[in-house]
Amino acid sequence: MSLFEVFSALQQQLAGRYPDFPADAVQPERCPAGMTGDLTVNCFRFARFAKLAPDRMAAETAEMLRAHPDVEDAQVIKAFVNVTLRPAALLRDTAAQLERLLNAGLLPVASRRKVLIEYSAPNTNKPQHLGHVRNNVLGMSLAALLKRVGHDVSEINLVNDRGIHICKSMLAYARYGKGETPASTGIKGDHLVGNYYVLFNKVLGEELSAVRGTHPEWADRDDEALFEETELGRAARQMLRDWEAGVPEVCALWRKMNDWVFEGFDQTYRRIGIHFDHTYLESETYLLGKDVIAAGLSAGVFQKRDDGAVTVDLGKMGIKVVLRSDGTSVYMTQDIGTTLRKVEDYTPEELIWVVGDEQNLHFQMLFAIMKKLGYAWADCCFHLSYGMVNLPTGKMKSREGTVVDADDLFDRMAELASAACAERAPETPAAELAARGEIIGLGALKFMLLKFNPRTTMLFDPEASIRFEGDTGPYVQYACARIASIERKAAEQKIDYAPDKVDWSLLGEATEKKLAIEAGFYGAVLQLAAERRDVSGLVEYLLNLAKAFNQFYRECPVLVAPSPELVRARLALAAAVRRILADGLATLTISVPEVM
RNA sequence: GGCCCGGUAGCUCAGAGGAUAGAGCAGCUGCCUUCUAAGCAGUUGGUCGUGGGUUCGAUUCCCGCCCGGGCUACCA
Repeated sequence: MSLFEVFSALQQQLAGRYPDFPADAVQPERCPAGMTGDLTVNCFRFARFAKLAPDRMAAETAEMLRAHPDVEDAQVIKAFVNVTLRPAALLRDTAAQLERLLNAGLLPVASRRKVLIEYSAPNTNKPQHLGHVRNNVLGMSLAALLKRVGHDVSEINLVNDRGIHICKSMLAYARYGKGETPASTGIKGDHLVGNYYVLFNKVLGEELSAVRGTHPEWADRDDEALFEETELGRAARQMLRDWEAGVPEVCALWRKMNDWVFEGFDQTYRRIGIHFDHTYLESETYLLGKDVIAAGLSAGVFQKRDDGAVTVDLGKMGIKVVLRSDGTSVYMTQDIGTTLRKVEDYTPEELIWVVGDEQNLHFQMLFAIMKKLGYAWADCCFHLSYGMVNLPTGKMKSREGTVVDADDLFDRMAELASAACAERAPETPAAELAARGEIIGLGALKFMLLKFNPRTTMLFDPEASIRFEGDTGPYVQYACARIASIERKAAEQKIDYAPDKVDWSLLGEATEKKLAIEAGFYGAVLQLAAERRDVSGLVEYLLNLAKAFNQFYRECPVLVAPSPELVRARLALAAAVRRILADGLATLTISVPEVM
């Protein structure tokens, strides 16, 4: 059902005339720049349902449209019908009914679902970097979008807090830490632990070189293969065994260092605006899944191999081991177990995992296994797969220290933004500058990360990416701030521009109509983005709406418009646009400063 | 080798069976005594990797090839 009365009417007429005409065939689009018209109907798309040649369909459609009182003109070009609406009708169906427009994004109650989304999933051996930030921002914005269209969404984190990589930083700290703490050094906990992870790898590198020197015959073996040939590697492996055996000193060290990291993560999450409904710890879930394997084995879903390993035949994807020959679990076992735990805890109708694309196959396999095990929700699992973030210098590698640290990046963005604010408004108090810098800087970063299609391997060029002009978050925030400023002045002048006090038919300028039309697409954009589980369409839309506003702002003075009636009408239009822009940004988890 | 993803303007990226392929940045030209110039307007720049096929119509769909990335563990 179109927002526009004309097109709903057209849909009904066509459906009445042609029995096979689909319910949502009429989809008005924006009329391309340079063409005369406000909206356009592409008759190529539905001519076949009426069994008409496209040009005949267009002629008939145009005729119907011309007969409607809302239509000023309808021109046929090929099989497109370009429709010019009377301003009163155009505005009546869009900006004049702001609440309806904002609610157009909501799904019918029957299609709202209980959704569980898992993202972030950091390791507790190092601080988060830009790659994690992309994950976090994708996860939190998708959660916000799904909530925005009416779903019941729970956000969860699954922290990888155990394993050999955790023991690496623990071991380095135990040997070289001299008892230092975040408090004694003033270093944020996750960074302090991360420093020891880097130190471990440095020392390990030296030992590996030494081993290679004394054993030339191992030259072709990689670091992984030589890990246990080093003293440090063996010690780390022993530490993992001790941890699993519950050796008190090891467990105490593990607990202490994890607490430091969690404190650091909390700060980072708070700053970016994430709140998880629950955080699962791998140390508490890694043994899950084994019982399911046993059940699946007796049900014939899994097979026991001669060597004792349990496998599952996934056809084209191959044979996957789900239990080692020694009876211990692999990653897949754990993921099966934690998935079942999540379903038990939340009874979701849909499950989403935000995880990098290197795990595409893993998730295809996981979902296939769930389906084989007969779970009804197995068809409602979705892996939101995203590409890596590369730097101009190449890939980011934690071990080699070539990462863009999340906290540093936030600082840098906020500093640059507040410096830009200070330049524009030097009188502003420092605290206010800092607050604005935080909103604008973080907004710019989030917006930049969300502008890309998740699957693309994106390039982060610090010089080029840290910008506040052009296709950026601040561009959209700036449009909001401009409108807010106009609204403040209107309030001072006590101008009443409540929608019912406004003569909307006065808004007939090209930029006014274009702005109202763009605003009218908001609900459809939200729904499409939610359906695709991809917010990048919303990002694109907000840029277009902000751009349409800036053009309007240039060409149509609001407060100094020729007549008081026009002032009110333009004010009401601008105010409606600000609500939409702010709503859209909020759906991307980006806030808006009052002043820029 | 097999599977998956990508190759669109100098750069970073949109688009998608339909009307002349878009945006931002970079380059060049204009616009602040006018509601905030983080802005607006104009302009330069493209055989949409390549060869076939399907179609009234392909950059978009299908097949082959080339290039880049990922995955292909009893790692997580």
